[in-house]
Amino acid sequence: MGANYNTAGRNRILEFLVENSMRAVNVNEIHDALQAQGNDVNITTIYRYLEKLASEGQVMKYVAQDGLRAVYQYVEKEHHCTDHLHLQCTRCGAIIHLDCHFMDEFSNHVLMDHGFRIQCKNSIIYGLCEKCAGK
Amino acid sequence: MGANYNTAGRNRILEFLVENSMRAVNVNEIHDALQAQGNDVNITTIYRYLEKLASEGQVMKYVAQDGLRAVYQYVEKEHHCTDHLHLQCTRCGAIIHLDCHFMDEFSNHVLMDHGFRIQCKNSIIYGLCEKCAGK
DNA sequence: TTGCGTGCAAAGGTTTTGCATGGCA
DNA sequence: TGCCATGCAAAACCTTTGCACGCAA
Repeated sequence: MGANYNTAGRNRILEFLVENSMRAVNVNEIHDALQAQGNDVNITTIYRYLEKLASEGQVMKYVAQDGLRAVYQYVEKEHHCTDHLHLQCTRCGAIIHLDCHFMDEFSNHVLMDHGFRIQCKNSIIYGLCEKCAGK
Repeated sequence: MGANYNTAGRNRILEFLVENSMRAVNVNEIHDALQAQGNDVNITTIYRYLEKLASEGQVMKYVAQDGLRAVYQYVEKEHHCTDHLHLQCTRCGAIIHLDCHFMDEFSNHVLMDHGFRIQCKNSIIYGLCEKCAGK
């Protein structure tokens, strides 16, 4: 995995991810936000750090619904995000962890009745969250 | 929606999609396959026709698991693919339609317990199909 | 000092667009 | 004939890579 140097840029990136941990953000959002703060961090650096965080399980990496780019979301490692599916609101980007009893039923049904072994990594179900559906 | 002219290129593309309707294919696969048949069709044409078919609901459009490109799958319009989720095998590309009674239970649970209204369009769950899991 | 992190520029790959030409109906 | 479809080239985007320099430990 390699060492993990503590640098100003990385701290800014991680800060932004943590502040926005309820939703998935893309690389440009991060880049623009840091730039607006006057803390410009090269976009290559952002890509590289996100890749590292993703490999360490500190962020989830998905494809945005438009299919045009990747989005990332900070997660506590203890969330065990590889054990449950995720729902993403197409309007506000919020991500909901489907980490409830129903997840087992779902996996089992799919395995038993369809012979399919679900892999939560990268899987994503789109829709509208409560707030956005009300609008 | 516009007219739908009948051309040699479109017929070849549609033929290929129908022949491979059990799995999702990408643009290059189509391009290469037609080229191998000696029926070269410009890749731009393939993109444009697929976009048209997708807008008409004749193909489903997803993002491949690698997140690097789009994949397309032919579907009968009567399949009502906007009403159920889809499972994709990360190994062979096979797509399984989750159009069973369980789909309602799942939607309901997600709506009731998580306040989330599922939208099947573009959603995809990855995993391994029966055949590939056995290997 | 050592090796990781960063910035810059360039390249890679997929997809889109503009424009002139070709072809179906 | 009129409009749609096609091919080509170029552009637009997102993302990755190579390389030299900077910096944390």
